[in-house]
Amino acid sequence: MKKRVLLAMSGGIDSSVAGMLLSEQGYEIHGVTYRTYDSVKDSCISKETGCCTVDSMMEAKRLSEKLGYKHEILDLRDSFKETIIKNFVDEYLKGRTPNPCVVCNSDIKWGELIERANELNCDYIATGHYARIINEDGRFYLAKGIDENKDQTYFLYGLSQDDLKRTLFPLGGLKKDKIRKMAAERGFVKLSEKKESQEICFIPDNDYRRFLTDEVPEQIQEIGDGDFVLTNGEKVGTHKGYPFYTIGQRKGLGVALGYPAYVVDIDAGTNTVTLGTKDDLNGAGFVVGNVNLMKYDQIPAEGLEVNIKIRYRNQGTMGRIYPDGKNLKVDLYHNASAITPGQSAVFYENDDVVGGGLILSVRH
RNA sequence: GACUCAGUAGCUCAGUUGGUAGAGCACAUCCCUUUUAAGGAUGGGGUCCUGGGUUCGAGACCCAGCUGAGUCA
Repeated sequence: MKKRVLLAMSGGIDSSVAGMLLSEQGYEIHGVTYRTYDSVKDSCISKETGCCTVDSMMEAKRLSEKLGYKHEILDLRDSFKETIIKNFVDEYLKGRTPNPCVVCNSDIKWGELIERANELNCDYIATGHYARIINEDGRFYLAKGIDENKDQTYFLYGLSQDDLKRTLFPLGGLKKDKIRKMAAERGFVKLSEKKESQEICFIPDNDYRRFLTDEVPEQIQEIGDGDFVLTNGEKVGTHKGYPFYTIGQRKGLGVALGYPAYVVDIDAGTNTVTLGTKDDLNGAGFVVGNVNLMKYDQIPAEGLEVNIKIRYRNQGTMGRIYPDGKNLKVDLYHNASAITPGQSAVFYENDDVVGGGLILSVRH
């Protein structure tokens, strides 16, 4: 009997090709597309949009019909709003910089997918992510996708053993240009030429500042303007409220100091944003919370040498991680620039994901 | 009140012995990118404080005024 797979489809090229591959490998496919958020702006945006918009839902449905899959739309709007959007807004109001995609994957998507898979008697769930799953002595962990450039393990480090056990990533061993070629060969020329999606799915205009203003206008109003200061405390300008800034930001400050100025600190308590030079952004270490371990079930007390990515599409820096209660303490061998509370740090041994967590505090 | 210095792009300033202006930062657009950033490329911008004068020609020289900073009474 054919194995059944619940495939998360975005309507984009990656998840579509993933489906074609699985189908060719003999799986029976049931397509599903999430509905996470209805943005008023969806209908008037013609460019390629995010992973969960109305346009892409229709696209996914159309593709499923063409490929002969069953397809359904999974309405996650409520839980998405209650967890992801709430967390997103709260984090900014705390002066931190959230990464909703990370939280969404581990807290929403996989949970809902597996639940639905159970209901539909699917053996696996699958997505078009560029990542590989390795099973070693009964323990599952992620490894970077073969296409180093497209690797998406950074967004997936929060997946649990149970999640990984049930997941297939058909694209993990392939490169993007190959994926495009495969789509074209199978007659999906238009699909093969699609642009990458990029923005947060609930912010199609890619302007999180506008989103915050729309979402919690009274709080933004109450926070109001604040001071831009230098590291020595000198006031050099006025900003529009600390939630509109993030560590490492340079553009949009509107402050001319004669040298490039970056946001080096955000103080939600006093509504103060500190500016400094690129050097001022250097950090020597940090602590992460909300830790999820993958390759090992614990980190030895004497520490573990890993490659550390403090943001997506960053080659990472070498360092050591140590257990610190429920958290992990991270010592970098070389300074990293703009370590940002709220962002995720992911730890690697070569291509293998050791684990990751949310950056809580930074040590300069 | 007298004297000195300053007044050039949004900001800080450079403009050689007079030939219709530049740099850094800022800003905009694009590229990159399933977070936020960073980074790369391109680009928009100036009554050269005002009014006279000298000159073929003045941001630059002369005179007057306005504004700002400072020094001396």
